[in-house]
Amino acid sequence: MGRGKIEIKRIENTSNRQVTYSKRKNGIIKKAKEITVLCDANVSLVIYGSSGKMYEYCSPKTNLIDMLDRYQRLSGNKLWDAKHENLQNEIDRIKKENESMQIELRHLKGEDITSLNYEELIAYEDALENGLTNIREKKDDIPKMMRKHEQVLEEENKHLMYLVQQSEMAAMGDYQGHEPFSFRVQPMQPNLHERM
Amino acid sequence: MGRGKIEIKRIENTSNRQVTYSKRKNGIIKKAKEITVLCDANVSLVIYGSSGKMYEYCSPKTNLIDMLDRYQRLSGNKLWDAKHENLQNEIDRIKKENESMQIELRHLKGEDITSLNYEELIAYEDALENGLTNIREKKDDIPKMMRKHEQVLEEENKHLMYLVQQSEMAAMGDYQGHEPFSFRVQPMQPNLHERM
DNA sequence: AACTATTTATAACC
DNA sequence: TGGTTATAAATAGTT
Repeated sequence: MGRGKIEIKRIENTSNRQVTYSKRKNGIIKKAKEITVLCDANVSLVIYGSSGKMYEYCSPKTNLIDMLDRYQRLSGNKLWDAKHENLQNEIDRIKKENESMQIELRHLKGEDITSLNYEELIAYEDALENGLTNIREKKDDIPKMMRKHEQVLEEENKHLMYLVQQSEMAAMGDYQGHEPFSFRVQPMQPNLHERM
Repeated sequence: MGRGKIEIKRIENTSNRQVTYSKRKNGIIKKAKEITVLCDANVSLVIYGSSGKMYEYCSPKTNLIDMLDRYQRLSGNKLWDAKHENLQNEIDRIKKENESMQIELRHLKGEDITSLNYEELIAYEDALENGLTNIREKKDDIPKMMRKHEQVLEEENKHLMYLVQQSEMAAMGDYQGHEPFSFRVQPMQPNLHERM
């Protein structure tokens, strides 16, 4: 498409070749961008010429890595090597671990238990009973501790009130008319409710 | 370039979009091939549309891996490492998930519960009670089912013994000297113990 | 999938 | 390189 028709074969004149390369490269990149927008396709395009300079285009939604990942999956060609296989293996291993924990959690919650045999059911029962015992023990501890804490606070309060009264009496002469100080020193349990 | 000018924006009509995709994809691939021949450039082109089908073109002299290698060297973008990082991130994510499940499992077993507050303890208690109820229900079902199974087997056995006796009596004339056939037809419950 | 009126890309030239 | 223009190619809308 130009002033004259050309055969599709290597352009021998170097500078002509360079010019054509530059122009056509831009053309391809433009087309690539257009098809991504028009057809929401994904395109990854890497071009380099004899100059060594390289141009890359990749559709906005993805990136080269995702494109190539997809390429690997669809084509079966392996692009990444053993290093990544190792990582992938680790992921698989952890995912399996994950899954078995998920199953155990579900079992402990009494879900999906139709496949369990008698021994397994007994084991879960024991585990649950055990857990329940421990949890209840801890739970019952809390009111006791709170009571203790309360007592300590009450003691402290009494002591503080006493001190306040003392100082009020001592100050009786120079300053009067305020409310009893003890009114402001209310017992407080800051943040205690938050841990309950 | 066609009967009418079009804006470069997503073609909303699905079948139009498909057709345009197909035509333009071929166009781009053609152009890619041309530039490699005309300018002896190297092109890697991966393209896929919403259909999921993928087309790949790579200039003859090279292959995708070499292209990418070169890409990494020239652009400084490290695909391998980026991929590596992605995998590592995924590993980290799954490990975190893993850890939280481990904690939950430990909590359900009544371990490491000192940091739990009252509400959390109650929630676990409820979950455990619930699980226990479900497990026990299931557990209690099993003896009933076994009993049923046993009954069926016993019935079957009786019937089989009867049949055997019948055939023995019929054969009494032509063949003697073997042990009573009933001896070999013992009641069996294959594999039942395995599910117990 | 084929056709064709147009638009677009670009070869040759400056 | 960068711009212009005549022409080849690509393709949007249609059948």
